[in-house]
Amino acid sequence: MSDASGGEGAALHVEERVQQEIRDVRARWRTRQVLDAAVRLMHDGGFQAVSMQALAKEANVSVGLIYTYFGAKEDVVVAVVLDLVEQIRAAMDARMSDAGSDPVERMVAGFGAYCSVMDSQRNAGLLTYRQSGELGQQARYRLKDAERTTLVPLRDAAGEAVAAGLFVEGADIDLLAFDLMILAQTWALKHWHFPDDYDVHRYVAAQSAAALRSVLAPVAHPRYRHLISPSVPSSS
Amino acid sequence: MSDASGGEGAALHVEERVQQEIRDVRARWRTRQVLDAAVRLMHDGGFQAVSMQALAKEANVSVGLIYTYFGAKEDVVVAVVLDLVEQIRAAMDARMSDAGSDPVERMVAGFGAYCSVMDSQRNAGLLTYRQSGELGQQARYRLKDAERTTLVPLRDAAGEAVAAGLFVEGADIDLLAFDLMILAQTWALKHWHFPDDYDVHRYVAAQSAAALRSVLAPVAHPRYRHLISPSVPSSS
Amino acid sequence: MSDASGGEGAALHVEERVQQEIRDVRARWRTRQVLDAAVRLMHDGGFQAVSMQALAKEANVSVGLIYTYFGAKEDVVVAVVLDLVEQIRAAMDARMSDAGSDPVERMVAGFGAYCSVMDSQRNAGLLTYRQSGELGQQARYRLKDAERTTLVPLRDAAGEAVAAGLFVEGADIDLLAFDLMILAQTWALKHWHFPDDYDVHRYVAAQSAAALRSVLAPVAHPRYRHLISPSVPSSS
Amino acid sequence: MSDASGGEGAALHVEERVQQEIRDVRARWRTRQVLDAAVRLMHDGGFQAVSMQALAKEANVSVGLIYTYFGAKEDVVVAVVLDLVEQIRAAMDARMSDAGSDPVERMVAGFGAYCSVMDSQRNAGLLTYRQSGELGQQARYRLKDAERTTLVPLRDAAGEAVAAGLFVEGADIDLLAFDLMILAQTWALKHWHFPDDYDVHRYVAAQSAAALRSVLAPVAHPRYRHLISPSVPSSS
DNA sequence: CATGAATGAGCCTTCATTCAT
DNA sequence: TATGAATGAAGGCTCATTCAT
Repeated sequence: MSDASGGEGAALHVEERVQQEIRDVRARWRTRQVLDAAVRLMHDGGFQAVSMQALAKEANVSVGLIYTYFGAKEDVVVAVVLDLVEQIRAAMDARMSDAGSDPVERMVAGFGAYCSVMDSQRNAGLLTYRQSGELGQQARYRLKDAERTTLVPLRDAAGEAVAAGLFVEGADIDLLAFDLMILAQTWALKHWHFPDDYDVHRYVAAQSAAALRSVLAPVAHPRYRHLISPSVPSSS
Repeated sequence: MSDASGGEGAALHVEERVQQEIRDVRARWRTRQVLDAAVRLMHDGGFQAVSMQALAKEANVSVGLIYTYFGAKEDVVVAVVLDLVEQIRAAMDARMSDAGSDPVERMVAGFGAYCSVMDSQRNAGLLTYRQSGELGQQARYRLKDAERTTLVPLRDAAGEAVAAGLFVEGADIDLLAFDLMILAQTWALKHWHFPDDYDVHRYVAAQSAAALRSVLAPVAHPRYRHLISPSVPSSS
Repeated sequence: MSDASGGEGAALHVEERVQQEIRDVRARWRTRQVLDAAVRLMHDGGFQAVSMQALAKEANVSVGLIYTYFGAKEDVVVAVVLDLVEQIRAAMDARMSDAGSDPVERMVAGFGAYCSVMDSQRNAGLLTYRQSGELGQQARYRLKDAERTTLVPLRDAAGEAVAAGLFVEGADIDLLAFDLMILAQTWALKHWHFPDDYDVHRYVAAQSAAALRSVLAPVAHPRYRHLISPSVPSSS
Repeated sequence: MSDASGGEGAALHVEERVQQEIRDVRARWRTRQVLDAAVRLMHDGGFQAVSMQALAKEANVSVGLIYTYFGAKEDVVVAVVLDLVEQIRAAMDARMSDAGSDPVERMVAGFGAYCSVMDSQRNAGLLTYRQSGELGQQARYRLKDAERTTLVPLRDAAGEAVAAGLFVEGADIDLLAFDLMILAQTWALKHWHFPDDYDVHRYVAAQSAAALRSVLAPVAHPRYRHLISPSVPSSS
């Protein structure tokens, strides 16, 4: 475009790309700073209990900067939830791959991963439930769509199990996947219902066993005894 | 002001009692006015989206009056939730009595009742989830206690079922009752996950069947075929 | 409406009316408080230079109260201008009546009244010019309409003068009325163009004379010599 | 970087001058860029409605650069107005020269030029009125001085007309020039008072005629019939 | 010269709560 | 009891200005 020598043009081009990259990195860093601060502050009280001023302070940035990276408070909420969903998706992917090819094992691994993330990100988990009402229609739709994507891996595994004849005929795999998702999210919301020594692992084991007993074909029972029999102790 | 005459002492006494009764009735009436208005307004946006001014207007009372009957906004939230819990308790009582003496039937009836109330009181139902974070510790404990009471009828019925040998050995009835409660509440929160033609009755049938298949002893299966077989249609 | 004795009903009715009247009086008092404070503060700097906090302080009321009587900041601006227009209208009415039936005298009296109000309400006068751009379309239309009403008395008097054959044939009375309005408003905005000893009366005399010389029919000149001849001193 | 060679001293000197010139040109170009953008953005809403960020974007420069060429936002406003005044002065100069030596013709030409510029630069014209209040004392004085300079050509022409015996004795030429200036500015501010088909040319003709009728000596009437008689149509 | 990320004071507005009537 | 005018702290958001690169 300029009549400068090729070398210079290329140099400029490179510099521009570098600048762009720097901007990108910084943007990601800032975004994470804010998101992490948000999760930390949401510990007690929903998001509307967190003022942008407080968020800025916790994130060690100025109020104005948050508005540079997120357009409005609502967008921060949405970003937090989408971030959580992404973590869930990643954790499920990883653990389900590790679980090998057995669809039932994979499904249980996915559920376990879901619960683990919810356990470590309780604050963020609450958001999905608490804030949805305060958001605009659009934001609500985005969150719903995101939630739906966390359903897919579980349903897929369940579908494979059905195809492999491991589930009883007529098992409602959509409902199964839905219930598993709900129960995973529930851990973050309602763990106080359980005794203090009840941890997420016992929860996963107990819920997995209950769910499998509901859908596992009789012939498959022996094969998954380790998943359904480990006597889940009464909680109280 | 009154034309009371003679037997002044007695008359006054009577009048006092009458006055007292009037006060009580009025208080209940006012309380209900406010509570109903609150539920109506909470329809879109959590409770913090409803100002006391708006609440007063919707309830056709003055702002000050709300503060006479409820000490603070928080107390209104608590009252709304407690009111919902009371409705749930009443509905479960009624439907479980109607269901006769069979513990399994009673449990399913209780679950159905829970879901029905949540279906008709979606707004209030959301409150339990949405607002809990914004309340003080004390209020939170009161709500948790209240929620726990809705668990009792389900667990009792489940306990009877175990005693009657209707459930598989080692069935975790605490977890069962917990899950039923969660799934009932879930209907209010997440019904948008289901197709439009999916109503609360299908939901109750499908979830009941899934739950029973998980815990019902093999010998009891034939007896409750109507509850577990009604082909639960795939949702979507 | 109630079955109480007529006396009581009437008493209540009266009390209600009294309450209503008290409210009205208070509202007017508050409104004036705020309006006056607004005019005072607008002295230097347009309206957007006045914060609602500062306005509240100057008016000795709370910020919230302003929002009770005016819905938004914009409404305060509009009210200030409408108030000014009302004062202009009233002053013109009064002075034009006093001026008798001669249309030319009436027109000049109206112009003088307009200038007098603008002189005593310079701050408010500036508003019309300064703020219009910051307002919403609707508000802008309301202000324009209001301004147009101040034109009417001048044009009417001019019309009568034409009918009485006092003006030259083909005099553009619309333009005349417009120019008089503009020049009246101009006094508030641009009086700094004139020497310090130039006051509003000299301004009125000079502008009236100039305007009349432009439109007065030759035959009418002698009759209005006192209005057109008083040697308008050069404003160095 | 440069391939300059030999005569190093001289070359550098030349280069320096060239550099300086480049800097100047760039500075003027940048300044104009910003000023034009400012006028464009001020179209709706005063200047305070335009943020420096928006201005930078519209001008295709960075925010910082604006602060390099103008010290503060206020200075941009001042520059815009001074720029407008300069345009007015230039247009008046040009058109008054074209008008020949007749002082009356020159005055009317000057007024027409003033109006034309105000017509094409309505946005900037509003600034003079709208923003003055928001500026510091100093800036205000600078603007007032600038405005006064636009008065001079009109007053000079009027003075010549008096000297030539074209105006009635005792005509207040200061007031005449003042009124012409005001009425020219008024076109930008209040043209909405006129019918849609009323354009700036009709406005100039009508106002010129009215003004001349006020000051023209009877003997001069025939000579300027084309300026005062062209029946000014009633506007409405 | 030029950039634009970053700052933070300050703005308009809302709303829980009080209190004189 | 009941009212609703009044308060004022606090919240979300903007934008003039600075400064490291």
